[in-house]
Amino acid sequence: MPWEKQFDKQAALDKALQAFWTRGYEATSMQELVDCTGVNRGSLYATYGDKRALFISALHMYDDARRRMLSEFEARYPPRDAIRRVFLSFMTGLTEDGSNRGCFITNTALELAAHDAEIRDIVATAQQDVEDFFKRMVKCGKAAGNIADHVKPADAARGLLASLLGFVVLVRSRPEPALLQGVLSDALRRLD
Amino acid sequence: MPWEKQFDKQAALDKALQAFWTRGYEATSMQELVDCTGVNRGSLYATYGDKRALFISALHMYDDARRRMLSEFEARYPPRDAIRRVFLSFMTGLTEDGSNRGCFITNTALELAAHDAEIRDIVATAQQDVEDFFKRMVKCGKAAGNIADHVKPADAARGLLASLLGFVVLVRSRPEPALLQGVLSDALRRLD
DNA sequence: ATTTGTCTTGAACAATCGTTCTAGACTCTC
DNA sequence: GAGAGTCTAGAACGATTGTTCAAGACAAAT
Repeated sequence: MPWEKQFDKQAALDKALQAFWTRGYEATSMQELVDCTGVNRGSLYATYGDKRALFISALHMYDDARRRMLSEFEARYPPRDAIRRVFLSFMTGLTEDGSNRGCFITNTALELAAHDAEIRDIVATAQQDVEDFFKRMVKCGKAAGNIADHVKPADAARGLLASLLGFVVLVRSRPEPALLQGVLSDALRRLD
Repeated sequence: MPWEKQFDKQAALDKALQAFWTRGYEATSMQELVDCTGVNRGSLYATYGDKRALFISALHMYDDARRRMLSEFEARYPPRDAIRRVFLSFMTGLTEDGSNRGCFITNTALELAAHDAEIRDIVATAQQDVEDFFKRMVKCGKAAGNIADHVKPADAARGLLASLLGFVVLVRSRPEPALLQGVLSDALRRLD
């Protein structure tokens, strides 16, 4: 029974995730992944498979974190605040180190979803999941009384999803705080 | 004064645009561009410069078409309808040949804008231009009486821009007509 | 008809791509 | 300590990347 793996699989995968998130799939070479993970070429292939498989693993890791985030927001905050915090969560990466990476899933949606069925499924499921989250929050907010009665949860949820996707596009391409704040305010105005 | 160019520069550039639009910058090789334009490697370089310069030329060509489209909508249609038609214009490529390419500028926003200042400027200007278009349309619609009085043009325009960007993300990643129609209806509900 | 100068052509460039393979290093079991 | 088996290390694979170059093809000017 010889020898465990010498590197932290999760930590290495997270490093790879950061690289893919920052530069995208095509623009990130295996050499860069070897460098940034600190894991040798052979070990990378032995552990995760080829580049595409490594990317999908990273995408799943990101998606799991997203799922946990939504659960936490749903449990901790009143519905309207939970919705607002989802938007804000994509702005935090903005000030951390100056790099504007936006949402990894949305970046992937535009780069790969159109040509890769498996990736499209992951992206679509994540988007649907966010939409469902919004729908639950709107319903819940209406019950609590701080979201207007005339708002239809299903319609508002779809609209909020689109606003969120547009928001993360702007985070990556035009990260001006005033613009992002304006978009967020207008998106939430839907609930009044 | 010897010899004009033997191929149609505009036609070749349009072919290149289609390729970049479909697959993105990194995933489109010079070999593919040679094949799909029908123009020889050397001529491609002599005419447009390197790959990045060719891409930027294609981006400008697309951006000019977008600008003409907005002008036409602004001249021909009542404001609310003009706004709606901007959204719909990104759905047409959907049914034409089944390929869902979305918006070339938005695809580029996520792939390259974060790491290339010149491209970021083109993208940002285009986004600003659409926002300004929306603002004019909202103002105009309020004056005409078919957009509600309480709507603030600047805020609504930013919100519409985000909704549009989200819309085109969905066109490329989850092109279900019902979903897109729902997003569009909800975006326009802002104006009631 | 020769010259002139741009255009086209396709081979060729070095560099990098994703991937594989062969040694050697190491930890465990017997 | 010998053997077994998985891990690491880095060279090496052929293919493809973006780009350049030298030679030939062509239309206009002399």
